[in-house]
Amino acid sequence: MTARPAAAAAPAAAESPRGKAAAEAYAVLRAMILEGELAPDERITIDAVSRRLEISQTPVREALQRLEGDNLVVSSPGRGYSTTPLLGLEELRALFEFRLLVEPWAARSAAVDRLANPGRALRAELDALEESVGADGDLRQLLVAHDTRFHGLILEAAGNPVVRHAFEQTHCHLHTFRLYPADIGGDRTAEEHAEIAAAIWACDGAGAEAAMSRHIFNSFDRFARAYTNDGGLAALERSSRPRMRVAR
Amino acid sequence: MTARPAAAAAPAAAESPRGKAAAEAYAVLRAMILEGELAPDERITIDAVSRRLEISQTPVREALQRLEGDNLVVSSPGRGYSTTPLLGLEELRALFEFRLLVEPWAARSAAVDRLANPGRALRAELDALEESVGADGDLRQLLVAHDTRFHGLILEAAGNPVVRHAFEQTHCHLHTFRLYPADIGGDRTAEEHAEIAAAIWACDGAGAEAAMSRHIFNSFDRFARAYTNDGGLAALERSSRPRMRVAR
DNA sequence: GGGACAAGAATCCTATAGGAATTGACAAAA
DNA sequence: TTTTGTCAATTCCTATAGGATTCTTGTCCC
Repeated sequence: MTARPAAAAAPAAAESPRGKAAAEAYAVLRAMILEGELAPDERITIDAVSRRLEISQTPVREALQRLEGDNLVVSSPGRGYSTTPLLGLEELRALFEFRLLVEPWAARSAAVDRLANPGRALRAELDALEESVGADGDLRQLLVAHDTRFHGLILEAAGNPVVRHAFEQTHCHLHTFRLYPADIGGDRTAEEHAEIAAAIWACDGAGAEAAMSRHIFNSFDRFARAYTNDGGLAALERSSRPRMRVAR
Repeated sequence: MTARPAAAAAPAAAESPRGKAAAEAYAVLRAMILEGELAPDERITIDAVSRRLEISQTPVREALQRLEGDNLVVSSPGRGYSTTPLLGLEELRALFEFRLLVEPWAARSAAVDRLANPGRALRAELDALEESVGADGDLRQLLVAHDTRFHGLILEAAGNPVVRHAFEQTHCHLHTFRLYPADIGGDRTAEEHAEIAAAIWACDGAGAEAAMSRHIFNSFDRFARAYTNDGGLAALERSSRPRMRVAR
């Protein structure tokens, strides 16, 4: 398993410019968590990462602290770092309730503002998704990347950096993706995204708000149904066997 | 200036237990920013802090990275750390728009939930404020502390940790306090708080939501009025002369 | 056979040193 | 008078070492 090329980042061999080691460790660890190479609730040893990246322990510590600020790892003082555990049903409820507070408002704001209207970018994003589906690559990862970009475009167009930052801090797509690696209702998701994009493109504020609300309701319904049926057990089973150690 | 006792934290002389230096540096720096000893947009040199606290530079770096995650300092790579600059009118608008999204919902949720109803705690908080007003101490700081606790109680009672965390990350009270150190409408604030507390205590969800919305509207109106009249100039003038260096 | 204690190993956290880059000033030329 | 080039000082970032704490493993006793 250690010999796997791990297409995450560069091998980091003959480059040690000033002020870059910490950023590299941050990028690599973040990518590893996003790609699922680091299972939820898995220990992260500092010197293992430092040996793997061939850098010292100090930049690794800095990267882990930044990741802790992003709620991607947790640190028990004196016991080291671990990736954040999986979300339970209650936390999933809380996450979607927050999205229900923020995103319908963002959709309405984006639709009302005619200069910053993201309708064209949303349409391009949907076309790109339809084109890339059926090609090579992991379908789940494709869907999550599309979902992140789609909702990120709407939040960006809403024009409120505070709301956007708060939304990004939750990493809702990442958490739901870690919970349910299976494709859940990808077709329905695309349809609902198309409805939202159409309402925004038509500058229909009320329609965009309603479409986004419906989308979040339905999305939570899909996730919760999968969780209570078999998702919870499957996630538990997966978390019991770590998929890949970080090094050695 | 260096001889001022600085009642922020312990002198940190004869204590160096494992795993505490970083936490101490974090607490001291955070308190200094909250108390205004560090002006907005002021440079923070690492070794100055390390000499002042008589610890090494490594825990100071860790504390600064945590503060960066809290949006209290910003770091230019290769150029060091600074406290976050003052908010402009546009950012103040964004901040209050976010509060308008979150807090009325929180007030309604807190009022509807009869078990977690914070009415008694809110009443106690208001009584404590009325009692401490007129006593010694800084009035501004007293008001900000009360405001933070009051809104924090409501967010806590809403029972959504995601929303609560997102709200706390904005540090809205801290930023507005840094913008306007003068007491602005303290009496009106207390009155509006009393209305919110009464509605929540009566389990009146719609009333609590409306009262909170009015409160945020009025609060933004007060701040914006002060900003456009003289606050902006006063804040600019203050930021041009640093109030106190961190050491030496 | 099961449980408890102890020793060893592993790991984390802090301290210190050194290299590299940026900032500011001063002088010279256009 | 303005601009530019060089130099020095300060400061940041990384690397390495050591002390303190926790986890694991082996052995002994009940």
